[in-house]
Amino acid sequence: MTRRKIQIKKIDNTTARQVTFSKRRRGLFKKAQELSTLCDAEIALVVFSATGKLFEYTSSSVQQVIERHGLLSSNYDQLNQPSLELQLESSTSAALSKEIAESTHELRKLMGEELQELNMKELQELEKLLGSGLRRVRDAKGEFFLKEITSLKWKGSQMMQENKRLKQVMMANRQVQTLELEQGQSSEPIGDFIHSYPSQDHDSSDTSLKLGQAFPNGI
Amino acid sequence: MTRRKIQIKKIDNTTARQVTFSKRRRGLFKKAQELSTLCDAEIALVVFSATGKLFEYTSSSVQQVIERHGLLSSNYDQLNQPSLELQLESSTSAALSKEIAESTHELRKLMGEELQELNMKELQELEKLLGSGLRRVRDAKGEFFLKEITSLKWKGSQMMQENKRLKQVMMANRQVQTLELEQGQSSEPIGDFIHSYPSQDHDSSDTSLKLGQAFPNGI
DNA sequence: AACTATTTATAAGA
DNA sequence: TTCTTATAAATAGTT
Repeated sequence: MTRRKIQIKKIDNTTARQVTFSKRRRGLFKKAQELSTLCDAEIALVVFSATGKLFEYTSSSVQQVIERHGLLSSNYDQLNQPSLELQLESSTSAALSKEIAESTHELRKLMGEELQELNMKELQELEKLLGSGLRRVRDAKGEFFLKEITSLKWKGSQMMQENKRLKQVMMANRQVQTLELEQGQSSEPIGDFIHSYPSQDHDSSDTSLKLGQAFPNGI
Repeated sequence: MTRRKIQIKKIDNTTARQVTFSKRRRGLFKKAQELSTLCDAEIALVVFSATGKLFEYTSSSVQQVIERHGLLSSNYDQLNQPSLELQLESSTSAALSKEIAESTHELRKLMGEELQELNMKELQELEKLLGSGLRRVRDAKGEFFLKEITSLKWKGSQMMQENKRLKQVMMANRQVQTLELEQGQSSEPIGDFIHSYPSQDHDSSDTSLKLGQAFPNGI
């Protein structure tokens, strides 16, 4: 807004749009960093250009998190570069350009959803920490995993019970066998096979925990 | 800046800092929205004040995601309000204020980490979609859940095998029993009990899948 | 919350 | 891209 005032609507001319994007992006990031410094605010700013290039700013404490993860930060710079494909975009065929544009669009959509999920989770976390009762918003991905885990645990306890029943039947069989063959001792203890498989108690989740401790790192 | 140029460092005076925060925050959000509109860029901007209040801007396509989730968006406005605790902060005791401040600080740290996780995931997603080979960065949370699921599946298959062994021993017992009592027929079919539990095949994961289909919604 | 003197940001042009 | 510059916009200090 200087040699003339402009309307805030999409700039038609591609070149002019890219120039404006560069200038204004720099201005925006500068303002973000100033606000963060002046007012001790936590800021995260993510910008995708129309060509799918990523730019981001996060205030200091967030950057410290990056630095703490040495391994991550080493990949960070590389990742922050545009992909080779994007760097070469101007020299590719129209078909490939179109393909890349579609990928980019798909990606931006995906990220929008991810960002939204994150925001919801953050709000949920905020409410939890500050003691408010609003917890209805769910993290869809977390819910999916939890469902899977719950389902697997349920299946596990079912099998545990089946094992228990099988062993009871086996014990009964042995007793019947013993009775039929030797005519006596209904209270006789069990045998080698049973000793190699500890008996189950009523709390299947507790048993599941023990199994978990036996394999703390999964696979 | 205007009546005078200022240094970009934290403003000491609390009141002045809050006023500046308000003014500059508005300016920053306006600039973000202008950049998004003018240059067709995707923008996500999240700002936390020093008191833990949340402000955010996300460009149009992201907002569409919000609106698509009708249930989420209805809670959204409520969640976007500061917590009752924060609204009342000025009238609370010094001790409670301190407690809230600590919660807020903890939260902001947490969110910094979450934001970083998200950024890493986004970058990973970007690289995946555009075909680059950089996939070393992992989503810690997703990995945790996957580990849990893998571990549970492993435990499940272990129990499945135990069941199988138990049944084999039972069948053997029955055959021994039958032989001892009646002296014959080793190929006799099994019985009521076995029929109520389908026999296991070698592919325990396949069996696990069947169980999953029996309880598609978990609990 | 409003005002306004200045500083900053930036659109158009080179 | 980068620089220049005329002008619009943002905002620090004040009321």
